[in-house]
Amino acid sequence: MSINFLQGRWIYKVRVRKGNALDVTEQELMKRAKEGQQDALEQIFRYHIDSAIRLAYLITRNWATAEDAVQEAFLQVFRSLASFQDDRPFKPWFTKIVVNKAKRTKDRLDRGYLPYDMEEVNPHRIYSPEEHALDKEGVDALFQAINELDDIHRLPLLLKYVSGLTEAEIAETLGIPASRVKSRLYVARQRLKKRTELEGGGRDDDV
DNA sequence: CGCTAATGTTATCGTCGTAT
DNA sequence: ATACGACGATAACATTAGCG
Repeated sequence: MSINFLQGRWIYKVRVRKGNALDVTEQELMKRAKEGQQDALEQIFRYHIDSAIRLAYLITRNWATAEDAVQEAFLQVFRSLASFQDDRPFKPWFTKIVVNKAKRTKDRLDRGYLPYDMEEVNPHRIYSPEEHALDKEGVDALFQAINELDDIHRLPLLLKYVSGLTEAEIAETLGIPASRVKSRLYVARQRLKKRTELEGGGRDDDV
């Protein structure tokens, strides 16, 4: 079976055509993908790629390796198509794969197997609609504060506000009870609020 | 407008680390 | 050994948003 649209730097070709709304459900597209319709899978990828890269970046803190992690995640999706249950939502399943790939990549970064450039220029700096509501300085300060959270509290926050997962989907993605997700989100928000208040002189940033 | 699901907040309890 | 505080998990309740 050919996977030519996944080869080379396809990821960039997909990105420039981003933003297409899906006109059929993801379950339907996954069903078609399982039947061998590559354009169905590509349509799903195109729909999710930006949020996937942003999520991977916020885990790895490195754009180049975020891209690698997402590309690996897409390959993993392709390899695992057969194991995907048709009645399950695609996004939590896919997000779980992205998180795992990004974590693995981050481990390699932390161990020094990969170069770590915190000052790199972001080649994918596309603010989400929410980000447009804030000035760049505010967004950077917010991401800085998020980055300083521990993984336990940061991940649920990223999955909710970057990937747009519901609490139930986050629970499924992370394999923890929904009540724990709720608690971690609350604690994370409290810490962010505290930090942004400290840094912003009491400015009331909504999270 | 009322119902329901999703989300946010709070109180309480358990666990773990640390100081004495 | 134990008292204490910090922190996280859980459950219950409150609030909000979406929908018919």
